[in-house]
Amino acid sequence: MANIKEIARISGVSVTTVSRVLNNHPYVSDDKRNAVLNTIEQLNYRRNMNAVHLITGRTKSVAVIMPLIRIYYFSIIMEGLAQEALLAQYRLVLCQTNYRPEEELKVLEMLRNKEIDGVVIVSTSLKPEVIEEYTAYGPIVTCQNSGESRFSSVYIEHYAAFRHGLQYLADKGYRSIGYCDGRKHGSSSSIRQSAFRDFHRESGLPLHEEWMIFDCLNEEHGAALLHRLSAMEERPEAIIVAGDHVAAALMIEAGKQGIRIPEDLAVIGFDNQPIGKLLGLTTIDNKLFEMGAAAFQTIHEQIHGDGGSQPVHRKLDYELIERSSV
Amino acid sequence: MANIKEIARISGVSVTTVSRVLNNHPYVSDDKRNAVLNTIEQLNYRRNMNAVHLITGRTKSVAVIMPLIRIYYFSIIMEGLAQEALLAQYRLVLCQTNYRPEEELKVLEMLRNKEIDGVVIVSTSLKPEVIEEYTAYGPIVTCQNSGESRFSSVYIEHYAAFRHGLQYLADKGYRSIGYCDGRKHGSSSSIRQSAFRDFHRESGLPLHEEWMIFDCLNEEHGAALLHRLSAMEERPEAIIVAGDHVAAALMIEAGKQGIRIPEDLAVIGFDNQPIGKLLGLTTIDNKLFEMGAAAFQTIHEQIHGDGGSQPVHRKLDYELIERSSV
DNA sequence: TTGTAGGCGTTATCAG
DNA sequence: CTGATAACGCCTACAA
Repeated sequence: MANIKEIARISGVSVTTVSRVLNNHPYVSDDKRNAVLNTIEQLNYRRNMNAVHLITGRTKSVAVIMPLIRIYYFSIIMEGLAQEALLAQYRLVLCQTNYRPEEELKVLEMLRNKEIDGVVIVSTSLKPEVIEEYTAYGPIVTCQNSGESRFSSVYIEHYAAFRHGLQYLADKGYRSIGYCDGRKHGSSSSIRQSAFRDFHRESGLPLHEEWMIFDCLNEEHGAALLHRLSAMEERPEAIIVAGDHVAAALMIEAGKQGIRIPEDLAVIGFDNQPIGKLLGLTTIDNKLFEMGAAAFQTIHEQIHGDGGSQPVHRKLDYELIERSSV
Repeated sequence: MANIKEIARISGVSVTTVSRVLNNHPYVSDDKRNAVLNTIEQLNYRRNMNAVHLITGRTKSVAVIMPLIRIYYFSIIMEGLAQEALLAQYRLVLCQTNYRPEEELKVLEMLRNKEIDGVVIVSTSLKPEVIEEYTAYGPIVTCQNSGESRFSSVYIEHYAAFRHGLQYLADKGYRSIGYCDGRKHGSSSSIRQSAFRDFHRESGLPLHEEWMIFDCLNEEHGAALLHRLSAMEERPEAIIVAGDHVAAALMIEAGKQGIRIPEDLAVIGFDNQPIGKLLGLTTIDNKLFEMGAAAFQTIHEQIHGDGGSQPVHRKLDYELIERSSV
C-alpha cells in the first residue's frame, strides 16, 4: 500500500506538501498540488485514517447506546441521530446493549480508548455517577433528564407529559383511569409511576393497584391487556398506555371483542406511531426524531467546543395529539 | 495521558512486556505481570486503540449501509447484525444513506481508508460492478442475491417467495390478484414485478396493469390503497402486498369500510410483522433477523479467513405463515 | 511557499 | 522469559 512518503517521492515534493494537499491547506503552488494530485490518482492512493486518528486524537465518530434497535421508540431516535451525523460527516457506532450494564460500560470505555469522540446514551441501566466518571474523556449526552449532572441531556419531561395525558382524560370526564407500561423498573417508567400516583393523590380520583399494569412491551401484550381489563370486576373507563403499538393492539383486540373505543374504554398512547394514527389513537408525541437530531447536535457542539464547555440540558416539547380514542 | 512507555518505566520493565500483559500473551513472569497490572491500575491507564488500529491494520468494526433505520424491514436486520456483532465483540457503524449512492460510496471508501474491516450492504443503489471494485480492500456482504459477483451475499429468493405467495392465492381459488409494492424501481421490487408477470403469463390468470400499484411505503399509503381498490370498476379478489405494515393498514381500513377480509378481499403480506400477526394477516416471513445475523457471521468469517477466501452466497429459507386473511 | 525532523502509542521482530 | 528497536502512516512545529 502506498503511503504519503511514496506519494511525496514520486511527485518530487516533501511529505508536508502532500499532507497539505490532502488537507486542503493553503500555501501550495498549483504546480506541486497538481503533481501530487496526479500521483495520488495514479497510485490510487487513500489516506490511512487510523494514522490520522492516532495523531489528531479524534475519529469523527460517535457511539450510540440503545437497548434494542427494532423498538419504534429507539429506531426513530436513531434516525434523527443518523440524519444529523450524515450532515456533519460523522460516523455513528450503534451499540445495541440489550439493557446490559456491562455492555454499556464497554462503550464508555471506548471513549477512554479514543475510539470515539463522544457517546449518546438513549436509555441506560447505568447510574449517573458511573456516567459522570467518563465525562473526563469526552462529551456524553443522554436522552433522559439527568438533572444537574456533569453530562448533557436532551429530553422531554416524561412526568409532565404523563400528567398532561391524565389530566386530559380527567377533563374529558373519565373518573377511573388505568395505566400500562413496559418494563416496570425502567427509569422513565418510574417517573410515569410517580406521575400516576401523584395525579391520583392530588385529583382525588380512585386508584386501584390492579389498574397499574406492567411488562407490556409488544403487540401481543397489548392484546392480552384488553383481556385482562375485560376480566376485571371493576374496569377503568380509560387507560393510558406507554407505547402506541401496545395501545393499537389493545384497540384492535377491543374491536374484535365488541368493546367500543372510547365509549366503553378510552385510550391514550405515547410516541405517535403510524399505526396509532391509522386507528385514530389519541397520543402524546414525544418528538423522537427531533430528540435524536438534537442529541447529535449537542454532542457535536460539545466536541467542537473548546473542551471546557459546560453540560447542556435541553428540554424538548411534547405534543398531545387529539384523535378519536378519547 | 499515560502511555505504554510510562507504564513500562514505572513498572521497571520494557514496553514489550507491557504490551504482552495488555494482550494476554504468555511468557511473562507473574512478578512483572503484577507489577505492570498494578501501575496500570494506579495510573488508570487505557490503551489508545487508534495506535492499535494503525499497527494491526484492523479496527474490529464493520459498517452497515441501509437507507432508513426506522423501516421495520431494516431495523430487524440491524438487530440481527447487532446481536452477532455483540457476540463477536465487533463495532457496527450504521450508515443511513437515504438511498443516496454518493453516501454509499463514501462508506465503501472507508474500507479503503482502513476505518472499517468490512461492509454489510442491506440495500443499495450501487451497481454490482462498483461494489466489486472495493472487494480488493476488504470483505463485502450484501443482503440481496448478487448472483456470481465477487462479493458475498445472504439472501432469500424474492422471486420464489413472491411466486409462492401468488400460487398460494391461486390454489385457494382466487382468480384475480393485485400487487402492491414500495419503490417501483428498487431492486427487489423489480424482481417481484417479474415474478408477478411471469406468474400471470404461466398461469393464464388475467393481469390488469391497474392492479400493480407502487409507492406504498407506509400505513397511510396502505389505507389509501384500499380506497383505490374500492374505486376500481373491476377489483381483484386478492392482493399481495410487500410489507405487512401496509397490508395491515389496508385491513384496518377495510374493516372501517365494511369490506370483509378475506371474503371480499384476500390479503397476503411480507415480513411477518407483529401488527400483522395481531390482525391475522397471512404473510411470508423472510427471516429478517436471521438474515442480519447470517450477514454478520459471513463477514466475520471473511475477515478472519486468510484473505483469499472466496465469496459466499448463502440462501436463506422464507416461510409462508398461514393465518386468516386468505 | 517548501522541507526536515520529531512524535502520536502501539505491536512486531529478533536477538539475547 | 525479556528487551531494544524498528515499523505503522500521518501531522505539524520549526526552520529555511
